[in-house]
Amino acid sequence: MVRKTADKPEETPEQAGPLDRHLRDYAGYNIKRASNIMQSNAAKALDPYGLRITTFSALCVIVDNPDVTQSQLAAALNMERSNTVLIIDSLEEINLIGRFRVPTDRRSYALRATLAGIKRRDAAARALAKAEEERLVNLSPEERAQLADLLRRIDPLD
Amino acid sequence: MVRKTADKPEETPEQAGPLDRHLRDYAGYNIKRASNIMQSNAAKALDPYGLRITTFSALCVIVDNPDVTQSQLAAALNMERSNTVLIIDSLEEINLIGRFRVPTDRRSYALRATLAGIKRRDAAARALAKAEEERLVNLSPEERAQLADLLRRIDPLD
DNA sequence: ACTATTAGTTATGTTCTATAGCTATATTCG
DNA sequence: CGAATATAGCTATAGAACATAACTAATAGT
Repeated sequence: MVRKTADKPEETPEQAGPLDRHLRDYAGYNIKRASNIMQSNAAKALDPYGLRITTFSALCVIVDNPDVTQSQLAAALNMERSNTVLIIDSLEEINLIGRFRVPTDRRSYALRATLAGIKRRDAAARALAKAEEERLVNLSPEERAQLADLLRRIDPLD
Repeated sequence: MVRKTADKPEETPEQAGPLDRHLRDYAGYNIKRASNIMQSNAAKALDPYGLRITTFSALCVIVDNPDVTQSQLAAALNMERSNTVLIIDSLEEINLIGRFRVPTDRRSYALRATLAGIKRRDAAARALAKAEEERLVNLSPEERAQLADLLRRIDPLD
């Protein structure tokens, strides 16, 4: 491809500052950057336990809510029902949870964690808490609570 | 596949509350949920301008920093150099930016927005600001500033 | 000059997310 | 009751963001 040449390096940018200074005015930009960091951090922490972020999240909900259905799980995690299927499949394949038929509604499954699932969740949860801790050293407990509060006012949650 | 049946619906969960109550203790979980909302919101706002979030972000940086290189752009947006290539390609294809050879370093390109690129950025930026505004109605200006501050202490940025 | 580094590129793979359509079962309501 | 409608789970597929490895060309270091 033919490329033109920048004959003169032009004037230096009017106002100095970081290259992304304009973008930093967007809450979404700041949230996304922080999210990326927390996500890759979490993924690394969970990897030794054979869990991804989505499978860990699902496992967590199932451990804490025995007999939850896939639809309830999808709603709780704000994801599409179709996307829960493979997540549940992979948790079931490694015997961390089981699908059980519900006599009163044969369309749905009651999801239950196995003993191994509970143990795996507990261990992974501790590792994740520790990994987050390292990332949040700059925030006091009050600030962390405030961050959670501000974020929940963006995401109505319930 | 053979499925067992849940003979007894078991006891109701010990402590009540949302199904994801355990997960809400993780900053990463709260950030991710808020991030998903802001991202899909931003994507919808930018779509009419033919921009995705990543192309808009890149365009923004290029408009504000004429003659920035792809490596600088990648560093500013915290992304891999390899992933900037297709983003820059697509911005160039629709004539919003141009790649210009740098006489002093023939390895790199100086990226510059075209007039159309500047106009497109400005229009998209306004639409995005408006869309974010609607999502952040529950946060006062002070709270938005505080959120940005807290997030930047997670992401060291510079 | 020889080596190491940098800029851009290509190819590839994973993960997350979203949509449409399907089957089986439940529910609603005329 | 029976027909229409809704729900639960599943399949297939696609887009987008993100990451890694390996390559070429050009530059910088020694």
